[in-house]
Amino acid sequence: MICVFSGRTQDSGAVSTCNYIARNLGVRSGMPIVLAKRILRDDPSAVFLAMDLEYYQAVSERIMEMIRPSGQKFEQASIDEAYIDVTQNVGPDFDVAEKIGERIKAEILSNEKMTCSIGIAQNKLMAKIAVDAHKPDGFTVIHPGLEKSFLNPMPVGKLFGVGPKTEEKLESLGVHTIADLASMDQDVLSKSFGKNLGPALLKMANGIDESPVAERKVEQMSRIVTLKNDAEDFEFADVLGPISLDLSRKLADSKLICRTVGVIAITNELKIKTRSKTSGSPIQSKDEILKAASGLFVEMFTTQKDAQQPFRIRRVGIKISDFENSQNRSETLEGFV
DNA sequence: AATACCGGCGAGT
DNA sequence: TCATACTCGCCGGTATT
Repeated sequence: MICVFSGRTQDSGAVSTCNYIARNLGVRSGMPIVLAKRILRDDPSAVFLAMDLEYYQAVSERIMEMIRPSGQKFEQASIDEAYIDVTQNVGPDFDVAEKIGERIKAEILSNEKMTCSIGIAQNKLMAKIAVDAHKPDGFTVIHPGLEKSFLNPMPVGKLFGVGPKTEEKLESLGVHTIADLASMDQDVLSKSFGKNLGPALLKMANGIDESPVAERKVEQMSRIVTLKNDAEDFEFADVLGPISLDLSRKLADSKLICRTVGVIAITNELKIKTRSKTSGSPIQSKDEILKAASGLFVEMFTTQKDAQQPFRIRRVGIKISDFENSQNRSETLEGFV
């Protein structure tokens, strides 16, 4: 089990992820560590390790750089997932794509001693469906023309972006399988899920995804911590100082400035509260971030008092966004001086 | 009427 | 005393122009 220990008590915190042996015994991501330990109390082989995000990030970067040249376009989708567009290497069949996939698996195994799962299909949506079909160490190909027969019997929750809430809403409309969804009326879906998501659901159910494989820019950075105890207030400098410093360093490392600072509070009832503010001038330093965040928390507390719904805070965080290249900025400024 | 901003929510690793 | 740390994206409301 890979755990995030929140530091409140010995075992407070959550399981971030776990291996397939533990999953088969009922351990899940997000589960309280205490619960996982209860499930595995008679299992001497169970190991609980603290998450080391920086280490995973470093391994991830090595692997991403290694596999990036495997196709024409590359898109890192998360710390452990990427899409590679190999359209130009591939004829009507996927023989060549399969060769590329096998080579990627072999490279990762020999260089990092890790297995991975590969999914090959006509678009990103179907590639994701494919890769999810066989894990771990899987290799799944959905040949052109077979998309719908692959999708049809699956529960709608298998679609990327359809989580518990959306699934529940679909169930209430009598939609269980992806085939059910594909036969729905677009207007009905639009009414329930909005102008964008409604039609998008229908397209997904039919295996249609036109989105290109494209590099992603970092759009936000955030840091969040758990307070030692739930409280109505907290020491800004003590709690926000270190995470402000962290964020300012990350900004500097990527040669960025930001224009928007936001704060996040998670209450004792696990409700999420946010405040954010976009500044006219660039924000870069630890002190600028800390000052902006402190102001936002003050505002959150005062508006909350007026609402006479007192809450206590469990976790607090800072989020920065609206990035610009700091290099370009200083050059532009010099031009004015 | 379009656009920008804001807070909440949902989803994913 | 059960409930992490991140990231991305959409929705609807309101402010701004």
